[in-house]
Amino acid sequence: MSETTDDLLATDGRVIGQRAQLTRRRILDATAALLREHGALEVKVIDVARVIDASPATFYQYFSDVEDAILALATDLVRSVSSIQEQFDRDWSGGLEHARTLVTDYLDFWDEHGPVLRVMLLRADEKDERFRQVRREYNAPFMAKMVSKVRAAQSAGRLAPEIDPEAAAGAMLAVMDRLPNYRQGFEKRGTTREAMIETVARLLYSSLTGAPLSG
Amino acid sequence: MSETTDDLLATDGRVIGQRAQLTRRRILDATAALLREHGALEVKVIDVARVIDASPATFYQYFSDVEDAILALATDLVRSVSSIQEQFDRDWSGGLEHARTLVTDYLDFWDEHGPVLRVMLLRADEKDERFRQVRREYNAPFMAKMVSKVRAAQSAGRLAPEIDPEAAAGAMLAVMDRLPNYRQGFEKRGTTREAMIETVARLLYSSLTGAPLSG
DNA sequence: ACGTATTCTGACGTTTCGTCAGATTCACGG
DNA sequence: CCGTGAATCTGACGAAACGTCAGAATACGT
Repeated sequence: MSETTDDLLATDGRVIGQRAQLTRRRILDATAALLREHGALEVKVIDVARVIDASPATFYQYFSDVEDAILALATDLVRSVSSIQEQFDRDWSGGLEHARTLVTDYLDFWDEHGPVLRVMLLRADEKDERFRQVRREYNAPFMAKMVSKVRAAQSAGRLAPEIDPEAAAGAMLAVMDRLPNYRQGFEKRGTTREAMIETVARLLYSSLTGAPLSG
Repeated sequence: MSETTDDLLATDGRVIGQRAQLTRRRILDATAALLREHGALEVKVIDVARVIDASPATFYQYFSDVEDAILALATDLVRSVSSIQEQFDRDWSGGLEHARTLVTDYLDFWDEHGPVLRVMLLRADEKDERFRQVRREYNAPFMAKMVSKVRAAQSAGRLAPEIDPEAAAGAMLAVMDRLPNYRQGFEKRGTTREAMIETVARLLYSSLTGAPLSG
């Protein structure tokens, strides 16, 4: 067994102390802020350095480039997403309540961390292995819980056997990962956040339990 | 009515001739190729220029930056996507056939143009107005057709009135726009392309017509 | 206060950006 | 076939960002 720790490292590999941890954190916060304000394509190392009032060289002590910093931000998110999926552990047979809570939480999460999540998905889709790894950790618990719900519904004869559990779970994840990005467009046409949550909750509920969409 | 043409323009506003159109096209092709090979974050003007064996200044005659070139690529795609949605005009009451064809075509489209589509969605999600405009043109026909199918199913009592037609249509679009990006992961775990198509077709069919997922 | 390890940065060579004046190429009339 | 003007392309350049490193500044234990 190789010795591993979760100590934070500088780019040269050394374990960093308290002062450095603070600097590292300020770099990450500044990166997240710039990512939100401008797009992923125009966050420059020099801008981050300017925001925290440090030399660009300081940035390079902790991250090899902006993408690397975003990867660290995404990695941090994995921890905080895990609490959302607790809703899957409840008994869904009673109705839509848990589905609604789940969708609401997921939407809130996207509202807060959209800029980072978008880059994570883009780079993972573009086959960057590091981001794929993070995406996997991020998706895996959701996928596992949804897949088992689908299988259960299939065993009970409420979902057709032609449905692939992984694909169905992935589809629901797709809905939750993309729909938040359409909120502004929806609202312009009169679809409220609540209507969106209700609809997604029903699609989720139906797809995972086999319940009809007719009411 | 102001005079408008669809002539191609250089960055200085002049209408361009045949030779220039060819150069412009070579720039776009090179950009698309680099986008596929590397990610969106690391396509440089100078790389595009090198590929077509031209000076960087030539690039700037037609596009203000790489993003601008990708926008042009995305705009071109709007034309070719419109043929896919013909499947919506058929009568779906007979079964899954048209849904399957639609999903298959959409997946093929993503396989071919994924790199450009990903940037379009990212930049639109990041609230860039130009990309939002393209995304709207790209989505609008699909949305309209799906919304009307949902409304029809609601009128017939096959879909609950609590379902928001726009949100439901958007959700299905979300599935089709994100699931292609998971194909590689799916296949590693034994979910074939065919199983994915079949599952998405069933979800689509169920969500738009109210048919049960139980088979 | 001193010595040492940690952290930060000024300074610099390199790469890319983005512009412009002038060179090159092309179409066409003579 | 040549000359001419319009269209297109590019060499050259200043500005900006990258990325590295030696040494300066800082914090910390004793």
